[in-house]
Amino acid sequence: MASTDIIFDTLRATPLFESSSDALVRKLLKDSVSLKLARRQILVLHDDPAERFFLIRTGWVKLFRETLEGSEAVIDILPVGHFFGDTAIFNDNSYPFSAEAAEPSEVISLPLAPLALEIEENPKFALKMLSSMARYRKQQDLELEHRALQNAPQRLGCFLLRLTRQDQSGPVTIHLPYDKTLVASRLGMKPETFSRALAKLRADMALKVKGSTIEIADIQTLAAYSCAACSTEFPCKDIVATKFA
Amino acid sequence: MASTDIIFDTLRATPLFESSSDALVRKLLKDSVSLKLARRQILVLHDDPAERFFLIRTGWVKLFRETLEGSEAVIDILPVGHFFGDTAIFNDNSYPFSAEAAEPSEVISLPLAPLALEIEENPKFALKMLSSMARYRKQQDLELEHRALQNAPQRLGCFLLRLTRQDQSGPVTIHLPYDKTLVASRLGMKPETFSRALAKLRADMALKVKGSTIEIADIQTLAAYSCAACSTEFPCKDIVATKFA
DNA sequence: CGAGGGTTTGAAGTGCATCAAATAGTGTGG
DNA sequence: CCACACTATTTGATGCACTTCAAACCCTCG
Repeated sequence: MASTDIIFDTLRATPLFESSSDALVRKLLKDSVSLKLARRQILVLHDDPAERFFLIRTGWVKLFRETLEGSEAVIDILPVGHFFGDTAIFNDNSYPFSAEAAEPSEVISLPLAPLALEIEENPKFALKMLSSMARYRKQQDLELEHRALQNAPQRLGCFLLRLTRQDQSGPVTIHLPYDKTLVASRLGMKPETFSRALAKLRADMALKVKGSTIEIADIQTLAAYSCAACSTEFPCKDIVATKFA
Repeated sequence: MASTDIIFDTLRATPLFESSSDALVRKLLKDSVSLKLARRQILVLHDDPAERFFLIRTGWVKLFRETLEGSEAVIDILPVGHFFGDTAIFNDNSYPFSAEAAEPSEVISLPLAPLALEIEENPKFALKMLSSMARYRKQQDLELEHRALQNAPQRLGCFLLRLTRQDQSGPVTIHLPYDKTLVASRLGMKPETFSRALAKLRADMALKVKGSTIEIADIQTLAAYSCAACSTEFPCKDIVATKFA
């Protein structure tokens, strides 16, 4: 079946599974389902019993938690190629967050059970899992730091920088990967604050903004401003999940 | 040697090593050093090359990062029985934070290299490592949520609650585990804010405060106040690292 | 007893949130 | 291709929470 082939290739192309046993990939595949999600469609709920995990094929998925009173904290917004829900294995088989499609998306739903087996039996796989977990941990530590030490415009600047190839200097043009309201929530601020932060960068850092297209006059200048309140020195790419990992 | 015996027992009593190979414990032991740290003594520096990891035997160790400008973000304050520095394995062998003794402490310094080996060779051990990592991840997610959704008095209330056995109701007396300034930084607030937050809880929640001894009139009342802005329902013990884990 | 750090208190400032309203954009049916 | 409806984004005015700065207090320990 064509769709199965695609899933197979997608899995195999993923670092996590590139060195895992064929048996595992086959088992996952046999019980895989591809799901189309409408924008805002909810996929899993915080604390729900978890039997499946997910791989994003197209679109973006927002992970979040919310209180009884309705305020929500965005944990992460994941791009194509990323997994989520896999950590439920270590969480009494329940999801540690809710997940919804940030825009029309396609995800592959995979059974959790074979994962647990593979971890116990294939040290290489466990190691992969460990390093992906460690990468995530590092990222969260950084996020916590950003929230503590950077103000809104700096956080935004930092976010923009991570959308660029940070090795170049001159002017660079980027596109926001999803809408501004969502970027705002990803950065832990209100849309209004986001808008004002962007306005400030436009004024002070010579940014040109047109819709969701942004031209940064000089990366180094922006970095000097944003990274002043960060413990990591500037070229800090790869730390954050924006591309296929 | 007596000291070696103590270290051996300490290691073996630790969940992480209870099921690891004797070979590993022996290797770790052979190259172990016990260190006494004065209050504020720095043990490792962020980004330093890492060849060792540490187990806390007495005292408290503060993990933090700081910017060039001198502001610092406290990542965690670890109690007796906790490890740190082990994740350097997954971080190009460099520490992802700085660490200093929050008060006079004793730590055991252990070589990192045998750990890496054991992870590859002992699936059980890798699994332990994974679940400890997952626990940490969950904790960090919660921390991020707290910072986003709870105000200062609520965060403090939540912190106090986690120092109690949350199953009881009546009045409970607790002691702050380290000084107020440090608790403040752990909760991401200034000492002044901490002081005012405590004053507010004293007034609104019928807390009695005498130095670092605090009597909570009623746990449920405090929980209703603090946990309103949290996605986790009340008895939320075990989530946070305050006791031996 | 006196020095020094930890803690509290007061006064003032800052940054972000909130509320409200205007404006820009997007997709739809006609 | 246009007008409408709906949503996203911006802008202004105001409020609140936490920080900052300054000073007093207090507690411990030599």
